[in-house]
Amino acid sequence: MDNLAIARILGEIADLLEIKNDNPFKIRAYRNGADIVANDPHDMASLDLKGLQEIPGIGKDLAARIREIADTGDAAFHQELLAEFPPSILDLLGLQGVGPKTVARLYRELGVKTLEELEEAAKEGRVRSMKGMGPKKETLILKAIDERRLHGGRHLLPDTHDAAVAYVAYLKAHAPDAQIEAVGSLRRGQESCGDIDILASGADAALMDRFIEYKLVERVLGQGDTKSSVRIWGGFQVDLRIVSPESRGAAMQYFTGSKAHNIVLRDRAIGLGLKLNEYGLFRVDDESRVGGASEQEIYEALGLAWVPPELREDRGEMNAAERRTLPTLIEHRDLRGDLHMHTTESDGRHSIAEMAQAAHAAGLEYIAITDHSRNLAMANGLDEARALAHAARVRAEDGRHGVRMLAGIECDILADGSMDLADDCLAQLDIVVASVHSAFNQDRQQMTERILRAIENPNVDVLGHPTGRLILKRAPYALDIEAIIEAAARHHVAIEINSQVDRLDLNDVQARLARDRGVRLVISSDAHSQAALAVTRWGVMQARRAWLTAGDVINTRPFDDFRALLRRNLR
DNA sequence: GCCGTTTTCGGCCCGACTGTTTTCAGTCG
Repeated sequence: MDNLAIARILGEIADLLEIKNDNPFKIRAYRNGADIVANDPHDMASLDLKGLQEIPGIGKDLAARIREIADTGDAAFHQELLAEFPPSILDLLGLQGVGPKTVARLYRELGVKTLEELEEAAKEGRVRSMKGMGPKKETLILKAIDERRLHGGRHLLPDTHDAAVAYVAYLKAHAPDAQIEAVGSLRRGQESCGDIDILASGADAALMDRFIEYKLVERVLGQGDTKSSVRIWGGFQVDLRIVSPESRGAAMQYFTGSKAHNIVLRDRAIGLGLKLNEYGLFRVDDESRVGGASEQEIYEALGLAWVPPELREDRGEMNAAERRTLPTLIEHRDLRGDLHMHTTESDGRHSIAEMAQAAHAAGLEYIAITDHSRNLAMANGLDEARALAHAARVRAEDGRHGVRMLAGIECDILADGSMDLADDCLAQLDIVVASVHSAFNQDRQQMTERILRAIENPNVDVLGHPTGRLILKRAPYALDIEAIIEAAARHHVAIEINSQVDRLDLNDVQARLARDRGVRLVISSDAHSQAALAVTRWGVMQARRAWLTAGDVINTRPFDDFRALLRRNLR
């Protein structure tokens, strides 16, 4: 059982307890436990009861449940709950406007167990027969079911960003004096976002009318003086909150989240005799205002350094903010090189010279050309002869376009862990990025040993997109990432944060673990065209979420320094 | 269910909006 499988069961227990109307704090404990397990880079199944209980948020009972799930594949408690409710009703929970209370009543009073049965009941007007339900609620449920089928919910960070930027620009045009910006998970740089949160201060209520008139609005979900929600084309839900300027910082803090970060922050406020909400920070005794116009004001009043949004996940940032030891996070302009890109020689759209020119225009000092190797036939991968000839052409272009160039390859790690190209070929190149592009379905042990073998090959300098996940599309392959990270550290293999918008691989938690274990990281575009070089901004965002400084990422170094740090050049 | 030099018991974050209601429960973020 891997962490995600364990987390899924804990999360289902939380959902089922919620439908059962159980103790809300018990529900929170399970939900919190699921989050912890899902995000912890360590393999939970390998920890004993004592080790599990050392994790904050995991107590005696949750530790026992986790062990039970790891040992037997499930928890008896989970099975007991499932005996009370059919598992299919969990699908209903995700519907807009349908919560646990409604799900429980739909099941008890109407016998509704599935989306299809709910749709039928709503169409036949049976839902309105329930107390507190009416025709409007039925219509809303039917729309929610349609939208679920259409959109599925979440979006990639860059797509969310683009939609938000356009919406904010539209609002600013109608309220030029107001402060308007996107907050929420987008501001934290989370890899996928469920919705867009926009905050406006210094705007009058008329902005709400402009908000719902936006050309892409498909449906108004709710409208009030200070808060409105719409669904726009593309399946995004967008919320606008309007606050007064004196509350701007408090609202930014509040709506940027994360929820976990905010709970800890509020708890801290309570401990100081203060109350924090989206309007400001107040004394509990006389309700006087302590602050709220800026985020800095709030964090300082709570004895904390201002926390960059990317770190607000309750992963140790409070402690570091209190001790004033928050890292100076890497910024996009810190990148001097890009070490993973393709040309027309394999599946790229532009030539060596064109990629070099675009890199120079983007302000880079050096790049590596890393086309695919033979095994990736559909990408016209290179065999040894073509790889060496290609390398000669790269070296001939070196320095002619304003950037230094390394002749490299993205070499497939074959199913048995051997490299796709012969060692004497790889040894003649300047840099080798090793990646898995095939046999994704190997079991955990096979896949781990396969990648470990690649790391042990002295010609491998960088491990490319290490987990193979595609965000919102494909789960990472089964893999002991901790073992991979430790081996990479031991063998001085750098690990990539691949900036492709649907990869961002390593993810934030894994990249942080890698840094902690002494691995050198690189941030690369994996660009297949000139324009795609720009995606490194998302890789940098992920690196910031991993607490990385410029010093942790070796392609921030000047060319000669960087080159000396490549494994093949280490003495 | 978790947590704790104020506590091993009694806490646990907070407010807006909707639909169906005459004061509120449910949902959401």
